[in-house]
Amino acid sequence: MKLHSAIKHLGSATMAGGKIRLKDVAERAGVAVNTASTILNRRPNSWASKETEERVFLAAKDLGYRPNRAAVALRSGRFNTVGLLIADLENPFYTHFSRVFGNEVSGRGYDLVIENWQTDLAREKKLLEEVVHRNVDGVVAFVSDLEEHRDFLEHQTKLGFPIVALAMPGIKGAPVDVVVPNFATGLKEAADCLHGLGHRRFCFLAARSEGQRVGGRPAYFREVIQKFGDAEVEVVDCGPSIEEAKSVGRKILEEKDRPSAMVALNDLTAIGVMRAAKDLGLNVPGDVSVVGIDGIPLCEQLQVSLSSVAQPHEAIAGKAVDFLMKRIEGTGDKTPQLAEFSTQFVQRESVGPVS
Amino acid sequence: MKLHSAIKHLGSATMAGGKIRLKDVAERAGVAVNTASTILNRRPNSWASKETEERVFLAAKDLGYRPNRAAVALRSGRFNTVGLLIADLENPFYTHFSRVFGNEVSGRGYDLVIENWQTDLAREKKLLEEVVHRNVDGVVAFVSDLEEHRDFLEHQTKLGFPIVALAMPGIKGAPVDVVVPNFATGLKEAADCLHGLGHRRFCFLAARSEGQRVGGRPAYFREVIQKFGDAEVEVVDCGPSIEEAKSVGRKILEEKDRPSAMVALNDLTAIGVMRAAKDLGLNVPGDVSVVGIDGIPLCEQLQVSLSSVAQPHEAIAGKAVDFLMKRIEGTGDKTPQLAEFSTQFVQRESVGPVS
DNA sequence: TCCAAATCTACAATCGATTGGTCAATCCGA
DNA sequence: TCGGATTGACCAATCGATTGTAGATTTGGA
Repeated sequence: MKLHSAIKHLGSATMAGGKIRLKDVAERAGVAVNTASTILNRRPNSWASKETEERVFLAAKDLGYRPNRAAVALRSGRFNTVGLLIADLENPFYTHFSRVFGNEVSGRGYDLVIENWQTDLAREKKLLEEVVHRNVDGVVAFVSDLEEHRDFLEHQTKLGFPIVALAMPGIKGAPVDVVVPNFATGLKEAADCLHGLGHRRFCFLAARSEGQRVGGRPAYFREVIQKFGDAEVEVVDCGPSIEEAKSVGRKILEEKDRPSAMVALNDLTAIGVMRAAKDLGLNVPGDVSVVGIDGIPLCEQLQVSLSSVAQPHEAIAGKAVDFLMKRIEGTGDKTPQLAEFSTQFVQRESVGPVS
Repeated sequence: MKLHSAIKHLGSATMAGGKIRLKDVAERAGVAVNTASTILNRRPNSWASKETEERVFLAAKDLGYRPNRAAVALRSGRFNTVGLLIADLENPFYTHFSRVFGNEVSGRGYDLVIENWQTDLAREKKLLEEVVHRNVDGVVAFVSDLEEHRDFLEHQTKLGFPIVALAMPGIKGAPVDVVVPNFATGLKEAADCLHGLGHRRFCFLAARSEGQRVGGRPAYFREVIQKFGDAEVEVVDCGPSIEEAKSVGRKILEEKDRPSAMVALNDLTAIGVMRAAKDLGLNVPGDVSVVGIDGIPLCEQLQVSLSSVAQPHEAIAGKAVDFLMKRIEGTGDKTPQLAEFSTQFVQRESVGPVS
């Protein structure tokens, strides 16, 4: 059965699916595939004559040629894509961060894959271990507890896979580059402000349990408050959702001797607390002052604008991209780096003097 | 120079980078690569003996083997990834949608790439045309104006690339599957409610200009209001950001004979309007009622909870995934399908009787 | 003893782009 | 007209997984 010639002919025709291969471009331009490849990729010793170049570019444009990314990835070992693992796609802090981050990476010619673990610890671990096997060259990941993932991160580092962790303060000897916000500065400012306004009884709403990227926020706040000598803070367990914050906040505010100021784990939960106050007929800040953490853009647009300990989103995102790109390009420092950014308290309507 | 043997030897050693290839697994298990491949992929005629299977699985596990996704993609022509193109990563409507959508696709074994055009028309067109060349098997895209992209969508359909559009009502003869929300139902309910509460002077905040997925919302609302015979609505141009809504809203509310009810293009801009009212010392809903569109989860958590014409997020996302998967798997209908979902008005605190 | 399942191995092609090496054609100047 | 550039074609290998075909080895049963 000598069907070879027939088969060959079919094989060399433009594919049915309409997918344009480099070969097709080369054929149309009347050059060899190597030539086409060399020209389209503008390789250094591009000896090709102007005329040939034009023919190739024209052919590529006419056919609407796009290199097959799977083939390029296989050959080059690069996907030109990075992964971003965030905690919660519905928390404006993370989405705002993602946006800034996305602009950064696309400016460097990379695509972005976003994955979120929906504030679910089990998912976090699973996703972190999966996302490195996606079509990505590197990963930036928010992690709730770096120690939890130390083994995995170490392993990836050994394999040479670039990972940057966005973690909470108090890390040492991390196996990967780490970027952390320093809440000490912002929380100190917040405490000073509130104390100055006469507040003495505080409540900090945060989970002692894991999974929320709490990272010493309550502990540090308590420390600062206790230094005043005349004030006290109660740390209350609370989940990460607005709903939980609302119901837990309500319980606390219903008490006879309720605190005069509430600090929430993040801005989203602070919104829940404000809503709880409203439901009880309490005024913010007249009856209770509320402070959030993160500094999401929404803060100042709320009916009662929310005071917040703001993280420098842009700086953190920028540094994370920087670290990651250095790793991907192999120009990173030998030892893992640590970058810390201070936070800043922004006072808005939700904070006022004790009545 | 007979270096072949030496080179061969180096070549067959486990790679320096630590990347595990199928070959490595096969070697460790003492089987041929075909056998390993067949077993790991659980192919139908998997004649392999239990014992061999175990050896292969064990070897794969020991080495931490993961198939090279570029190679699999090249060979199979599949990335096992879909793209989602949204308008704004910072609008809770889109992120909530993304989350639901993401859960759907990952349930079907696909990864998700999210891209957003940041309510920027030029970016929208560019991204839509780029995203199909990413590492994806198909794309679901929010489009502000389907006509704008008709040529491109038609072309992709011809090429057999699966695209599903999430558009605004009033489409006919679209070249791709389309899912649309029907705002007629929800807006009618909203209008009835407001009219019943005594409102006669309305303002609809929306851009006549493009880029905002307005899709006849103001026109339909005006139509409904005018049917009452005793009411009127002014449609005012306004950009998509909270800030713009706040400043435009402020101008309108400052007027002597301000409208008693404001309907905003979406929930986010409605929040801006409420803030504008607050800044002017006006009460919501005492002095002015406010209605948003989309039905984001945040609505009910605001200090003054926001009434909204809610889209059925889950249903829309589910249908979009459904359409896309059918196209990817080639089981889709020959002709493009259209799915429409009705919306529903949800009354909350931001709406009250005319004072 | 011999055939036939059962269980694999070996070899090769394929996906599409990249890249190095070799070789052919053309043109210019001497 | 010959020699060296210039320009680019052609062949082959590579990335890693998948898949088809052909053959090899064992085992059991008749």
